[in-house]
Amino acid sequence: MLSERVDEMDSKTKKRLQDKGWVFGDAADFLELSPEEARIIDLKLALRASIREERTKQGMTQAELAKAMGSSQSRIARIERGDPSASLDLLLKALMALGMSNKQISKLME
Amino acid sequence: MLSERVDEMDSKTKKRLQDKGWVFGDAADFLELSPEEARIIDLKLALRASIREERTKQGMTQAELAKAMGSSQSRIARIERGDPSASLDLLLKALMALGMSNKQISKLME
DNA sequence: TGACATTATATCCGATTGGGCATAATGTGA
DNA sequence: TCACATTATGCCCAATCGGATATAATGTCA
Repeated sequence: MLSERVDEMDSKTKKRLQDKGWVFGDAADFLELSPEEARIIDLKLALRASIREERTKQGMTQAELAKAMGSSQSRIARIERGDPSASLDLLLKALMALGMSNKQISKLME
Repeated sequence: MLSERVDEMDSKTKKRLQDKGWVFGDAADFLELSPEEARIIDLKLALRASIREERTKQGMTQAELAKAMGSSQSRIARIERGDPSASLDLLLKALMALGMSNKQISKLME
């Protein structure tokens, strides 16, 4: 599940994110991460993809989403780029601000 | 759903948590919270209840769970007590350390 | 009741998080 | 190509988070 998503990325993006600390392949094989931490990273990858998807589908700019959820454009950009310094709290907040129900959100996490 | 859980609490506990920042009733009616923030608090309440439930069901002490997830007993106590300063990341990490699958966890969030 | 186990609180402090701002990079339409 | 919109990055700093430790409170069982 993670691997397909990664394959969709151009390699430049991939490298940048790796430099930022993200792990590809299956995050589990990154030795300094506990299995729980690896699973959470995978989760975040799925959620951030959904954020961009939903936002653009709604014809919304990053700045608009930021305003809707009391954040800043730069933070949205970072979230969508995959900056690991984005909490699950913030990711869920974004999905909620995009109008998603708990059920829809939980579906993304299965 | 939130209200039942709250009703189970003795009023002393309730007051303590309120002093700590938690909101009861439906978190939505607390005016300084955005709807998204309120929804996240509700989510956290559900998750922390599940943590205690699962942990005790497995006959595990807070200290043991803490060790299993690289945290401390005091933090687990705070999580279960409802300290709002517990991120979703940490709550999910705990649920994962308790052996729950993504599917089971997402079920808790619906 | 008393020893022991478990859970709750207080406090400290380093690390992480996230908004704000500036600016660069990229995209887009005329 | 040029103006304008959008997105990406770098930097700063306040606020939050979370582990660690100590200690208090509560629970349990003989």
